Parts: sequence; structure tokens; C-alpha cells
Amino acid sequence: MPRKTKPYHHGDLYETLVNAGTALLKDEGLQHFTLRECARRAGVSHAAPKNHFASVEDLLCEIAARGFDQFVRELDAMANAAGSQTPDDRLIAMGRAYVAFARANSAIYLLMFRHSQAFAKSDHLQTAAQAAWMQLETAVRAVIGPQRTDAVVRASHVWALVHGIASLIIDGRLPPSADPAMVIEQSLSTLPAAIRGLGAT
Amino acid sequence: MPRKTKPYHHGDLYETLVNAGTALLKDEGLQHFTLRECARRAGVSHAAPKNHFASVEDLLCEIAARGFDQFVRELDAMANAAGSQTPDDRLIAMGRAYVAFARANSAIYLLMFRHSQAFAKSDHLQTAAQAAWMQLETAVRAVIGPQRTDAVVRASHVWALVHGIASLIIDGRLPPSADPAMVIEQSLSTLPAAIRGLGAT
DNA sequence: ACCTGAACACCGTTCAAGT
DNA sequence: ACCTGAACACCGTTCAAGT
Repeated sequence: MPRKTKPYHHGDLYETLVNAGTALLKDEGLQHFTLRECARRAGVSHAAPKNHFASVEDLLCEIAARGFDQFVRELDAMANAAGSQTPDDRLIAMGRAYVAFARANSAIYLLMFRHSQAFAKSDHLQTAAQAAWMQLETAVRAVIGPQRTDAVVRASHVWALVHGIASLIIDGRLPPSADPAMVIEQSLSTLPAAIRGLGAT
Repeated sequence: MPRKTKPYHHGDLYETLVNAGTALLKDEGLQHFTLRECARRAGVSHAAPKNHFASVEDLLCEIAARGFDQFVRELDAMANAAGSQTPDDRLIAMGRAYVAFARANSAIYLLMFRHSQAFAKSDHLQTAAQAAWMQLETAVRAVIGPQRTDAVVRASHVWALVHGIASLIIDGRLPPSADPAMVIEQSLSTLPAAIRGLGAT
């Protein structure tokens, strides 16, 4: 989804910078992400990005938005894969895909969930993140039934659990004696029953 | 818990830097944390901290370690407060205290759980974080009974859920229609049953 | 033993100047 | 319309020099 027409000198610096930035993020992590290094990888001067992104934050927002796009696609593919027939199965399959994405793309995942007041300033990021949320809420509604009025709270529970699992694994905060695969499977298995029996509503 | 005797010129620059750094973190957030600003707040030259901390990471580790210390104290106080009689109540009370700490000290909480390869290089940080973990595991064992062999996996489930809730709230990633207080209470209420019925073990 | 000030190699951002 | 190079105000880290 291109957002700028081809620039005069370079070819398509906007796309090149997004790609270079994504690669840099995967290579070095968010801590070492640098606009000047993006420019270097793109083969332009350090001031060139200013023509396409107002600031580093802007570039990071676009990378995060595309992360959400891919995230939604992968969860969709997993949830619709053979073997996920019941709503419960589909929800658990989505949970697995969620954690798998986070582990496979940890730097981008961290960026996607990083506190950022600039979040609200990017339309692409906002709509992409909302699409991810809607996807989850739909899966939750399928489990608890459409008559329930508190789907948002229940979906928040699911999101919190998978986000927590993914975060602890990525950041290496699980105790050494805890097998990540076991934690994932055991915790995800509680989800359908938990959101059905949640609270008093 | 002082780690250095009084320095010659300043008084106790080690402690002063830790306090200045903690204040800076609360004021400006991790993104804008700067060693030079810590030195400025401490009233010393920007090179002075080198005598007490080998790098910024070292100072951040000590701040994070003290965060874990306070975290453990607060959870302990909450869990032992009147009204938490049964193990189930105590676990839920700890969950509430967990999220409350994260919300009240968001910058420090983020630091505590930030991915950091330097984590392993600080003894204080490592033991403080482990104390927090042991505290949780003990509360979980009280709920599921001492005969269970998978307390670690069950405790990981609890940790993931509360960490996920806290993270989503801090980072503003809960949908606007989700009331944080409701999400907290509803999700925490599922914990005792979830960890008792977890998996097939 | 601890602290300072200058120095070095970076960074994001700005802006005149080039094409 | 887009890009460059110099400039500015920062940053972490190093190191000689001071007390």
C-alpha cells in the first residue's frame, strides 16, 4: 500500500526507508534503531528521510502499522487452518499464532505495543491496530455467544493473557524451569472456559 | 542498602544518582532517561557518575532492582492485609497490588520488565526479581496445594495474566470501551479456578 | 579516591544550497 | 519536488588533569 508517488532522484525512498527500517529493527532491535542508519542502509544522506517522514517516530509508526497488518493476516490464516473447527479451537489457534508472531518478530512486536503518544497521530497504525482488535473480539464473541454484552471485557482478558505470555517470553522473564511451550499450551487451554465463566454479568 | 562508602567530595554520589535517576524516570519516562541529566540533577559533572556506575545500563539496573524490592514489599503488604483470609483471596489481592504498582510506577515497571541482556550482570537486580517470583509461586502453591508438581507453569500463567493487564493499561492499548477497573477485577477473578483446572497434569 | 573539562564519535533535526 | 552538506544542540564514553 504505497503512500507516496515515486520520488525524483531515488526511485521510491519512502518504501526503501520502511524496508530498511524494518530490517534494521530485526537486526539490531528497537534500542539501537537509528534514523541515520536507516538512511545509510537506503543509500541516501541522513537528511533525506525528512522529505518522507517528519521524524523518527513517524517512520516507526509506519513500521508498526505494517506489523499489525501482517499480524492480522497471520492470525487469520492460523484460525482458518484445517483443524480449527469449533470456536474454542479457533480462539486457541489464534492465541498460538499470536505468541508465535511475537516470538518470530520480537522487535516489531515490542514496537507495536510500546507506549507511544504518537500512536494516535498515524491513521494507518490506528486502523491496523483496531483491525487486530476486531479480529480478536469476533473470535471471542463466537465462543461466548452474541447475546453477551461484555465481549469487550472478555476479549481484554484474552488479549492480556496472550500479550503477557508473549512479553515474558520475549523479555526472558520466565523462570528457567518454565518451559515456554508448556506455559503457552497450558495457559491457552484455560481461555475458552475462563471467558465463558468470567465474572458475574 | 548502601553499596559504597561516602565519596570524598560529594557526600554520597552513588545514592544521590540512584535517587536522581528514579525521579528523572518518573518525570520524563524511560525514553528520555539520560545519564547526563542524572548528573545535572545530582549537581555534578557529566563524567562523575563513571566513578560509581560503569555505564547507563548499570544505573538503570540498580533502579530496576530497587523497583523490585519495593514491588515485593507492596505485594506482601497487600496480600497480608485484613480481608485476605483464603489462599484464593490472597492471590487475587496480590494480583490487584501487582497491577496497582505497575500503574502507579509505570516508568519503573517498564524498566523492570524491559528486555535487557544486562539483566544478568547485576546481582541485586537478579536476586530482587527472583524474590518477586518466589513470592508469587508461594501464593500459587497455597492455592493449588503442595502436592502439585507444576507450580511453575501455573505461576507463569498468573504472572502472564497480570503482566499482560498491567502492560496493556500502561501502554494505553485497551480499547476505549474497556473499563480498566472492570478488566482487572473480572480477569483476576478467573485466576484461582484457572490455575486449579489448568491442563491435564 | 573522587571529580572536572575537553575531546571523540555518535544522534535527531534544521536549513541553505544544489539538481 | 527531492536530495545534500554543513550546522546545532544533544548524547554516552574516555581520559588527562586537577583536588
